[in-house]
Amino acid sequence: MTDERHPASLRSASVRPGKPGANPLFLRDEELRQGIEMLFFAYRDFTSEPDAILATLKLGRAHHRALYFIGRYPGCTVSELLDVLKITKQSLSRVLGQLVEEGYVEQTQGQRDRRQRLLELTEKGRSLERELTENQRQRFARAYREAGAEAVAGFRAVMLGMMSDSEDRLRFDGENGA
Amino acid sequence: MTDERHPASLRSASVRPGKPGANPLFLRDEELRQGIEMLFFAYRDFTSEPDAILATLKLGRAHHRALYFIGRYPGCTVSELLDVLKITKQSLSRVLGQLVEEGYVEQTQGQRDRRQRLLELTEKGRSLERELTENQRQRFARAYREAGAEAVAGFRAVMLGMMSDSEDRLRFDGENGA
DNA sequence: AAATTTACGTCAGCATTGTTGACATATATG
DNA sequence: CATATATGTCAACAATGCTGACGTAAATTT
Repeated sequence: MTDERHPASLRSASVRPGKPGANPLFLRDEELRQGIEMLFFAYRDFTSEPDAILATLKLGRAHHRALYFIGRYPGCTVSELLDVLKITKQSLSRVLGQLVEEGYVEQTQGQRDRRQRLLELTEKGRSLERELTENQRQRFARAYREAGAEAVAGFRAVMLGMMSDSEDRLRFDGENGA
Repeated sequence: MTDERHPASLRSASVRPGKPGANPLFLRDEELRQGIEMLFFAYRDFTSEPDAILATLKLGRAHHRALYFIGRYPGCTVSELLDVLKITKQSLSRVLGQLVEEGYVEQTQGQRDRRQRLLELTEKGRSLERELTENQRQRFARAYREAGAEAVAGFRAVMLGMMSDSEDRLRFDGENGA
């Protein structure tokens, strides 16, 4: 290291975040910025290990998302998946096409409405989804365990408040959380 | 809607997440999956408005990240920024090059080590960063206000637990949080 | 003083994943 | 029968990651 500072140098004396100064809003600003940064770091790390597994299969994060939600809502339609992911049908179509072609996902015609393609994971798909998501589950399990039940409730409340769409919030509106 | 179900149809009776069944781990699994999904939805919405602003300027999310952290740590080096973002120097170089060329960021030679390029926002850069981040700050402000101080502490504890790198956790280790 | 390492940059190519726009087909609905 | 809906497809483009190779200046080590 040429730099005499510690690796975590951005925290150290020579470089300080922001300008405390005489700003009366500093505490609030600092608190909000820490929230922004925590979300960034947490999400970055949350996705990194599944991404590494996916890369060995020549798949990407978008494939994980599709696998995840199809596994979560077996028999869901393409429209419903689009609504969850909030991407264009062309983007999803590409990803879904690959997953079907490689045998991770099966499509069956809707009985109620035969225009619909109902989506389900194959055994191969379930297996991959489990492998990918297991890492994220464990990350949450550890974080939840270390933080405690009260913290989990707080986390959930903040996350709900971050969502734009009340439809999305409703997915979690049970008295549950456990 | 051809589909007789409510728009939030993935929650309704016809399609249910998972298979409760006789699995004794169901509650835990459900709790962890809700965490995964909340993080996904929150992050998706957290980034969407800044992304829309960036698009009008022919910039992307990566530019926002760079602007954000340069604004946060004025005078930081390229290496430090790489360490925070955890991307390759080639990826950052492209983004940083554009930001410098378009007058959002200035580079000055390090005094201690003249190989270093110390990064700072110009007034134009500060202005854009403020505009982009303001949306995210307000989102946090609202979520924090609605959830309450105790929830914020819980949120922070869970987020810290999600991070892989203890160096990152140390960025938040003050007795603060406010 | 010479050798090596470090900080940073550059060029080239490639993959993933998002976008827009246009067009097609089958099915459902009024 | 007309129209709307669910889905798919082709094409092109942009942002943002990646790898690999190579280069230069400054600091550090031997």
